[in-house]
Amino acid sequence: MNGTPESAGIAEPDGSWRRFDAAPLPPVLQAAQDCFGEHGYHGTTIREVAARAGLSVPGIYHHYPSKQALLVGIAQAAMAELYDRTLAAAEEAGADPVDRIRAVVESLVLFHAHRGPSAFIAASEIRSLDGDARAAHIAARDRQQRLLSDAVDDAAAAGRVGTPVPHEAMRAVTTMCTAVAQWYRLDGPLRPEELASTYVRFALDLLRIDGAGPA
Amino acid sequence: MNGTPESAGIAEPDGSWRRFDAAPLPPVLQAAQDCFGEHGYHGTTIREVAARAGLSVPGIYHHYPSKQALLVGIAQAAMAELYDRTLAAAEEAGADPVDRIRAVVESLVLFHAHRGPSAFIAASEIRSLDGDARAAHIAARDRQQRLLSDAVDDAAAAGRVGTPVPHEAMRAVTTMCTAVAQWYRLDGPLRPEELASTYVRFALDLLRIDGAGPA
Amino acid sequence: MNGTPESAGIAEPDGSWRRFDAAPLPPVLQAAQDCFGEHGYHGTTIREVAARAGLSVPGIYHHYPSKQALLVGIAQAAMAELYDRTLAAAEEAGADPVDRIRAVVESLVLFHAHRGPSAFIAASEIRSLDGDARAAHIAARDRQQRLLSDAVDDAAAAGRVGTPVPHEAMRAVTTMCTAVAQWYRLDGPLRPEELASTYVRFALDLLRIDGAGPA
Amino acid sequence: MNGTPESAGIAEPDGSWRRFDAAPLPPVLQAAQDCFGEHGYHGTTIREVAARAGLSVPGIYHHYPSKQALLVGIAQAAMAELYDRTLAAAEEAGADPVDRIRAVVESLVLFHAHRGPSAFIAASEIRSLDGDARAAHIAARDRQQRLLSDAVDDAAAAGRVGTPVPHEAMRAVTTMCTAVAQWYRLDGPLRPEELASTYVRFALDLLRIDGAGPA
DNA sequence: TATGAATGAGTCTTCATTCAT
DNA sequence: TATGAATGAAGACTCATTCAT
Repeated sequence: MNGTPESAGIAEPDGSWRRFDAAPLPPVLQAAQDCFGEHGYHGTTIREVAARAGLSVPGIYHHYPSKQALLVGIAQAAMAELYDRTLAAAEEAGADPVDRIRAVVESLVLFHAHRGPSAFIAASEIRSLDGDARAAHIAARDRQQRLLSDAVDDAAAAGRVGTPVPHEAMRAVTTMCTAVAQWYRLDGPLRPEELASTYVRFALDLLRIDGAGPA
Repeated sequence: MNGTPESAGIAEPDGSWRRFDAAPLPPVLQAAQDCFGEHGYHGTTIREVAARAGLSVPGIYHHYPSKQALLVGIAQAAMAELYDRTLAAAEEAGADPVDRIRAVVESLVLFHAHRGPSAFIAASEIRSLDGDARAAHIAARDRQQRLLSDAVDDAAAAGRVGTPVPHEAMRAVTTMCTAVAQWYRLDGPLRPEELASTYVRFALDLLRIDGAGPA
Repeated sequence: MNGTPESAGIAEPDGSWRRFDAAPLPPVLQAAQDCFGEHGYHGTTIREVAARAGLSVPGIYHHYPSKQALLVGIAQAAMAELYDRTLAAAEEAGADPVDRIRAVVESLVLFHAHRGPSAFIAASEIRSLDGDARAAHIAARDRQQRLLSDAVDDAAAAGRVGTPVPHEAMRAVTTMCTAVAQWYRLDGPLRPEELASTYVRFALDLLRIDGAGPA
Repeated sequence: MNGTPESAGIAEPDGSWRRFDAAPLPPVLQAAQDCFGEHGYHGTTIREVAARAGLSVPGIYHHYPSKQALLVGIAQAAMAELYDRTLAAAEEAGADPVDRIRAVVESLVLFHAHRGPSAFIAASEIRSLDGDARAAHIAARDRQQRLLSDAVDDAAAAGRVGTPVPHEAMRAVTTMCTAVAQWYRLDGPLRPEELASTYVRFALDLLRIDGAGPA
C-alpha cells in the first residue's frame, strides 16, 4: 500500500498520520538536507555535506553514488512520507468529502510544519533533479495534489462548496499550506496542531464551505 | 516618493499601479532572470546568461561587475517596483482599512502575475545574496509586508475582521498571493485582473471580513 | 633557536652553516621556484607550475591553497634558511667584530651561490606578496640585514673600520653579496667557497679594515 | 655617435653627462614605468597605465601598438641614455685607464641614482621582453658592461690593479653600482654627486688601485 | 584621441568524483 | 569507511586588444 520504497508504513488506520518523530532521515541525507536548505543544491558542495555528516568525502560516496542521489533521496522520502500520511488521513476521514478536505488540509499542514526542511527542498529543487528523477517527482507531486483536488471536486459535486471558483480556491489552499514550510518554526510559539486546525478553518472559509457538515 | 533609486515613478495617484508594460529590465538582467528562474542562481553560469543575452562573457562584465550584481539588480528592481505599486494602491484606497486590504491584495496579485519570474527569484534566492545585499533585501521585504499587516491591524482595530487569528490569516493571504508567481502563466486562460479580484474575495473570506463595507 | 617554523636545524655550532645539500624544497615549491625565476610571479601560470611538478592543476591546490601560498612558501623558506645560517655563522665567529663580518659575508655569499633561485625570488618578488606576507617578509629582511650592520657598527666602534662612511660601505657589501644570486652558476668555473673568500676580501677592502686582526 | 634612435645627444665633450633633468620620458612611458616599477610588467594592466597617464585605453594604443612596446620603449631609452652618458664620461676621461674607471663608475652611480626606476625595470624585466627585443637588450647590456671591463682590463695591463681577481672585482663593482637603483631615493639625505664619489672610492679600494694616479 | 561596447583567449580556482591504502 | 592524493571539467572573472562613433 506504500507509495514508494522509502515509505515507512504510516498508513495504518489509527490516526498515526498525525504523529511525527524527529529525524526520519539517515544521517547523510539529514546532513545534505541541512546544506541544501541553507545554500541550495547547486550552492552546496559534497565537502560541506561530508563535514556536516562527520564523514570523509569518500565516506559519502560509500553510502550514495552521487550528489544527485542525495537530492533524489531527500525528495523521494519527502514525497513518499507526505503521500502516505495524507492518504491515510483521507482514508480515515471516511466518505464525507468535506471531512476528507478537513483531513487532507490537516495532514498537509502537520507535515509542512514538522518536515519543513524536507518539504522546502522537495518543492524548491525540482529543477535540480535530473531527467528521470524529475519526471518521477512531478508525477508524485501530481498524485499528491489529486488527494485534495479530488476531495474538493467531490464536495463541489455534492453542492457543498460555495465559491464559484473551487479550482482556484483549491490551489490557493494548497499553496498556503505548502508555504508553511517556508516560515514555520517548530520551536516557535505555535503548536503544529493549532496551526493545522487554524488552516482547516481558513480552507473551509476560502472554499465557502459550511462548516456544519452535511445536511 | 519613491521607495528606492530603482523605482520608476509609479506612485502617481491615477491607478497607474494597475498598468504593466512588458520587460522593465535591461536586457542583461532579463537574460539573467530567465536563467536564474530556470536553474537557480548557483545553477546558472555566466556563459548561459551571456548566450541568452546575445553577448560574450566579457560583454556581461562590461555592464555588471559580477554575477552577484546581476542577482542584486534583479532583486532590487523587483522589490522596488512591488513596493512602489503597492504603496500607490494603498494610498489611492483612502482611509477605509478594508479598502486598503482590497487594494494591497489586488496589487500583490497583479504584480506576481505580471512579474512572476522577478518575484520568484527575489523570493527564492535571498539565501544567495551576499551579506549587505541580503540585509537590504530583508529590510525591503519587511517594509513591503507591513503594507498589508498594517491594513489588517487597522481593520481589526475597527472591528471589521471576523477571524480570531488575524495575524495568521494575514500570513496565509500573503503566502497565497506570492505563490501566484510560482504557477501563474500570463499566456494561460486567466487574466491577471480576474485572478486579482478572485484573490481579493479569498482574502476577505479568509479574514472573515464582511465585504459590504463599513456600516 | 630557529628563526622561523621553517628553519631546519642549522644552528649547531659546528660549521654546518657552510654545508649545503641540494633542493631543500618540496617538489611543488621547487617547480614554482623554477617558474617564478624564469617568468616572474605574475608571468607564471599555475598550469606551468603543475606541468613542471608533474601534477595536474588541482594537484597543486591539493598541496597549496593558492598561487600566492607558493610564493609565500618560497620566500619564507629562503629567509628562514638564510637567517639561520647567517646567525650560526655570526655566533660561531665569536667576540671579534671583524671575525663576525667575515663570517656573515662568507655566509651571505655561500647562501646566494647555493640558493640563487630562492634568494632571487625572495628579493625580486616582494612586491608580489600580499599585505601580511609582505610585512612579514620585510621584517625578516630587516632582521637579516641587522646581522651585518651590527657587526659593522661594532667594528667601527672598536676603531677597526677605516672608511669614513661605514654605513654606505655596508650597504655596498650587502648588495654585491645578494647580487651573486643574479649571475652566479653552480655549474660554472667558480666554487662557492672560492667566491666567498674572494668577497670577504672585497668586503674588508671596501670597509678599509686591516685584515691582520685586532692588534 | 648615438647608441640607439632614442639617444638624446648627450655625448658632447663638456661634462654634460653629469647633468640630469627630470622626466626624459614621454608621459605614457612615464606612466608605464611607474606601474611596471610597482607591480612588474606582468602585474600591470593597460588600464592602470591608462589611468595613471590620464588617458583612455584606446588612447594608449594610439601612441604605442602594444603593452610590449611600452616595455621596449622604457628599456631602450634607459639603455641608450646610460650608454651615451657612460661613453661620454669615458671619452672625456682621456687616456689614463684609472681615470676612465673613475669616470665610468661615477657615471654609473649618477645614472642609477637619477634614473632608478628606469634602470630597475631595464634590469629586472629583461625576461619579459619578447625575442628580438630581448636579444637587442642583452647586446646593449653587454656593450654597456664592456665600458667598465675594458677600462679595468687596461688598468690591469698597465699594472695598476692590485687585486688578483680583477674580473670578479669588476663584477662586484658593477653590481653594487646598479643596485643603487634599488634603494636610493632622490629625496633622501644623500646627493647623487656625494654617492658617486663615495662609490668611486669603493671601486678603487675593491680593485686595490692606488688612488694617487699613474707613477 | 575620448568613449563605450565588445571579445578570444586565458587566469586562478573549485567541484564532483575516483582510487590506492 | 577514513585518509590522502589526484584529476577532467568547468566556473567566475580578467586581460590585451579592437572597432564604431
